[in-house]
Amino acid sequence: MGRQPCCDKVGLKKGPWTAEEDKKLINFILTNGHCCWRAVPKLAGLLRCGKSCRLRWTNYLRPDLKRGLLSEFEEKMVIDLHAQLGNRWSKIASHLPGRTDNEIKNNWNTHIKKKLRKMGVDPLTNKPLSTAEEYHRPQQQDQKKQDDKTMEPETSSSLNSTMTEPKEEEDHPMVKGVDTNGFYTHEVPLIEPHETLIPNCAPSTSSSSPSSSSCHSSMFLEEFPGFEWPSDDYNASDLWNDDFNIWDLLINEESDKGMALDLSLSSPLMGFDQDSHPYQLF
DNA sequence: AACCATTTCAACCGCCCGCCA
DNA sequence: CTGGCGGGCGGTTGAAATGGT
Repeated sequence: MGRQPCCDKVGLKKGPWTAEEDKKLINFILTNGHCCWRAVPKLAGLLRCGKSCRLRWTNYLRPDLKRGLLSEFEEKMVIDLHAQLGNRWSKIASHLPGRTDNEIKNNWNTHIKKKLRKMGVDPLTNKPLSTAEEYHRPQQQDQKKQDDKTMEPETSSSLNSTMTEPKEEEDHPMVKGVDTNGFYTHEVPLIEPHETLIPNCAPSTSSSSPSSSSCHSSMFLEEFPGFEWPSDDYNASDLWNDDFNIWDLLINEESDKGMALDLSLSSPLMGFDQDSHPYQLF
C-alpha cells in the first residue's frame, strides 16, 4: 500500500528489450559500472526503470553468464541445494557460477520438477512420492489435471504445509539418495562460493547476486577505449551464443590493433566451455 | 496447412531487508 | 529509534515457440 513505486512509470518502456537498449545498457555499465541502478537508465539514455535495467543486466547481459541448458551436474546441484534451501533461488544460484536465480527458478519449474516426478520423487519434499502421498494425501481425488496445472512454484512455507501432489502413473524406481531427513544426499560435493566464484572479484557481502560482476566490468572500456559496437545488424540474442559474443569481439578488436591484452588485469570474467569447464574470458 | 494446446522463459510486480540520515 | 530509500528476492505473467491433432 502506500509505498511509492520504484520509479514513476510514466513514459517508461516495458516489455522486451531491443538490441539498441541492450547496447546502451552494456556500454554504460562497462564504462561506468552501476553505482545506483535508479540512476542508470537516466545516465544511459534509456526509457526504463532502474529495476528493469538491473534485471536485464543480471539475467541476460552479464558477460559471465553461462547460457543454455543446465548440465547434469548442475541439475544435481540444484536439486541438492533446493532440498537444503528451498526456493531460495539466489542462494542456489550463488553455488552455480554463471547461472542466475531466474534461470534456475525457471529451470526448476519447467524441467527439474517434472523430471523428479517422473522419477517418483516429490519435488517439494524430496521424498519418494508414495511416501509423501501417505503423509500428505489421505484421499486421492482426481486432481491430476488440476495438479498438473498447478505446477506452481511452492512457497517455502508450503514446504511444511499440506500438499497435493499428482500421482504419477509410473512406479517410483528412485528411492535411493534420500536420507532420513528427506534430503537428497547425492555424492555431489557442495561447492562453496569462494571455490566457484570469480576469484578476483571482491566478494559482495550483499549478495549472491551476480551483479557483483559489474564491479570489474567497468574496467572494460578503460582497457578498450576504442571499442565500438558493430554498427550493422547486431542481435542481442547472439551476444552469448557459441559463435559470437561481445567479449570475442573485444578481444578481436584489440588484437587487430596489435594491442596486447593484459590478462592479469582483465582476469575477473569467467566463461565456460561446452563441457562446463570454467575458463577465464579475460 | 490450420488450428489448438502446451511449454518455455524473459520480464514484471510487489514485498522484504538492510543501510543510512 | 524511526522512517525513507534502494537493492534484492521470489512469485507470477504473458508472448513466443513448439508440439500435437
